[in-house]
Amino acid sequence: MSLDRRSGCPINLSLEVFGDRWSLIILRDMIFGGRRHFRELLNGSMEGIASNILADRLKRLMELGMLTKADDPSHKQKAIYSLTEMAITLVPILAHLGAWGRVWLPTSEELSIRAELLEKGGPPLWEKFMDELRHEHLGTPLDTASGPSVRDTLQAAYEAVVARKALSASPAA
Amino acid sequence: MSLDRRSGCPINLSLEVFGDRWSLIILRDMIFGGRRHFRELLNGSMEGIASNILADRLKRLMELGMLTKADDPSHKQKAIYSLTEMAITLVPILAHLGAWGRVWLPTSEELSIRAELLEKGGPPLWEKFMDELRHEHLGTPLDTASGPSVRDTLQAAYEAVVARKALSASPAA
DNA sequence: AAATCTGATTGCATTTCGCAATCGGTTGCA
DNA sequence: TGCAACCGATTGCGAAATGCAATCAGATTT
Repeated sequence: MSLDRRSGCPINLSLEVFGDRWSLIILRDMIFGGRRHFRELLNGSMEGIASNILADRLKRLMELGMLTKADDPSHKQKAIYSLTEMAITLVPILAHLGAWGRVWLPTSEELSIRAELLEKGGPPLWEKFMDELRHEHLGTPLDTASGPSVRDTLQAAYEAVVARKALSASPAA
Repeated sequence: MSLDRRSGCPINLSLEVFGDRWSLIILRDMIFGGRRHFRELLNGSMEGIASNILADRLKRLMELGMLTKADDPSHKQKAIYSLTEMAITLVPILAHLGAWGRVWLPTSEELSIRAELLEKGGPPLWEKFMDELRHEHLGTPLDTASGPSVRDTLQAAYEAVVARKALSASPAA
């Protein structure tokens, strides 16, 4: 499967890669959710992707050079999916997309806290995150002095919001 | 027509708005091509959108608050479409998208020169451009000292590449 | 040996897409 | 006045994509 190439415009070609309802969702779950296996992506996505569509998109993203697949050494039937550099460099786009959606669309508070932190962190945070992703998925050494990982920081913020909301929903704890 | 709201995730909701093959193309042509009329969008888009899809997407983008429609006073049957602030703030996303596509996808040289300049100009250039779009579409005053418009600058660069390529294709001129 | 989990695949109904033809109304020009 | 061209769509239709549930064979766990 390759690009239709309706035109050589960069925006058009980008849309041919992930201008559908699921490709970017899958990449989002791999990038921000740390998911690497088929079942994790299948059950972990909030939006409930169907298994045939997930299989099709994984195949397509591999053919486009956004993902690679390898056998999980610990589990003969498990496949592990990895982001390529091409996919990792989507982080700034996802950050902008999240920031835009947070402003203009009816996002839920707990799910937009990550977008907010990512926006506030700006390009330096994105770079740190991309470096961590390269380490996870490409095996490159980490060169930024680290502290907690960006993904863990975002996840902790998400959980804090969820906890606070649960508390305020039943204040007589 | 409203959002499906598969989830309240900002990225998911953004994809529900323009996660299809045409919505962003239409907005691209309005933003970078300065197109305001149905026929301009229909014939001007390199990718060749069908008229029923164009009509559907214009309607949808209006319902989502990205566009408004008004009668063209000079032409009883002409409608003029305007970008809202919601659409104008897509400029940084389009800039990133173009930059990403230029790096990773087989873009054509003449069509990627705009993306390159837009990337090089960075946020200050994007702001100037957005200010010009607000002036065109929302009637707000221009507050940045201007010079040639960003759109004209990008268009001139595009034409220069086209001219150079035509020249090198027939060098015996 | 049975139950569960793995990454998928298949069948099928519904929806969306892409394309061409066409529509009623407006405009510009002879 | 006549008439072709243009305006923003709408309609019909075949092809493709989507969503959903059921199922698969092999590997692993119990």
